[in-house]
Amino acid sequence: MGRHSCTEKEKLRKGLWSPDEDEKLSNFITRFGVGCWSSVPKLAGLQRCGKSCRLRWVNYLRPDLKRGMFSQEEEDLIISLHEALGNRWAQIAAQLPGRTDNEIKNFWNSYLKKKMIKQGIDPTTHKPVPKTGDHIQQPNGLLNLATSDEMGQEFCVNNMICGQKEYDPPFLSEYEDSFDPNGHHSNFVTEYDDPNNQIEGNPNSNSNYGFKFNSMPDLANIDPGNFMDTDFSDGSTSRIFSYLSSSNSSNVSSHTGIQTSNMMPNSEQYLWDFDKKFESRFQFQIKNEENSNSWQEGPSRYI
DNA sequence: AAACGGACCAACCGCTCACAG
DNA sequence: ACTGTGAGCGGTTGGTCCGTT
Repeated sequence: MGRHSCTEKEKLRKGLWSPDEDEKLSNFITRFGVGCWSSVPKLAGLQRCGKSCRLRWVNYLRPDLKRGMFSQEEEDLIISLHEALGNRWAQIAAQLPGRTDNEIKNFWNSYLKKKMIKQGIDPTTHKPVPKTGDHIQQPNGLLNLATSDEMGQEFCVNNMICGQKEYDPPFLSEYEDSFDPNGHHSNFVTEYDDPNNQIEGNPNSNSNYGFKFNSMPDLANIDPGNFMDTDFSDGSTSRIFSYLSSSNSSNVSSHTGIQTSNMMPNSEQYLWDFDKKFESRFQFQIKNEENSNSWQEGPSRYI
């Protein structure tokens, strides 16, 4: 597509890296540091393209990589971050020291996604799979309810059959309104595109655009005791708020692409307010019931 | 023991963005 | 303002491993 693959230029190696190649690359980077990747293969004596070298270093050779199984804390954090950020693996990885975006992406696709589906949670929206009687937001913004006729019908997320529709009370509309068009919740993250908001201490950040958490602790600052006490198992939509309440928030992020800030002067107070609001609104009013009899496949958002 | 299928993960591909010329 | 290039990101692929038949 106009752009040639880097292996087309010359006869370059592809596929798995040999220990010898690893050693050459590792020695070179250790000695000279990370610079211009396109010149690394030549200087390091490798028959690879720069892109391939960069990937190998970032995902495998970097000395600060953690490796091994993901801990429960990491697993919970990934779920929370994914809920807020979506498939922004690099930004998620930035909050998990020693983990790479590729590793997290693979972990998500091979394990976490399936686990959530099994628990009846839509891995895209992080909400319970809709059941008959739920509000189902159509692309045109109208809300529909699954009807009794539709009970038992298969429910699909991303063309995957995830379950069957059945009745369950809908969520509150106000909460739903807080989602941006990307499906991110504005109570969790704030999008910015502001020159004054450039991430401090992140030399790799050449963009002023991104997300910052309204309050989000770094994994390194988590008190494991508190964290473990936090129950995320119900797929609660206020998971992040539970998380916030259980640890001291910090500004964090020396190594990340995500800036966190204490925009909320008192996270716990905010949490309490939010939960109260959420709770009181959870006794809903069903709106737009006359649109209750259509079911559409495709990218619906469920509340 | 061999064949098969699913899970996992390393690596590739194509795209976007930033920046220098 | 435009163009070319490199870096980085996310989606996808394909090889390997392992359990099951």
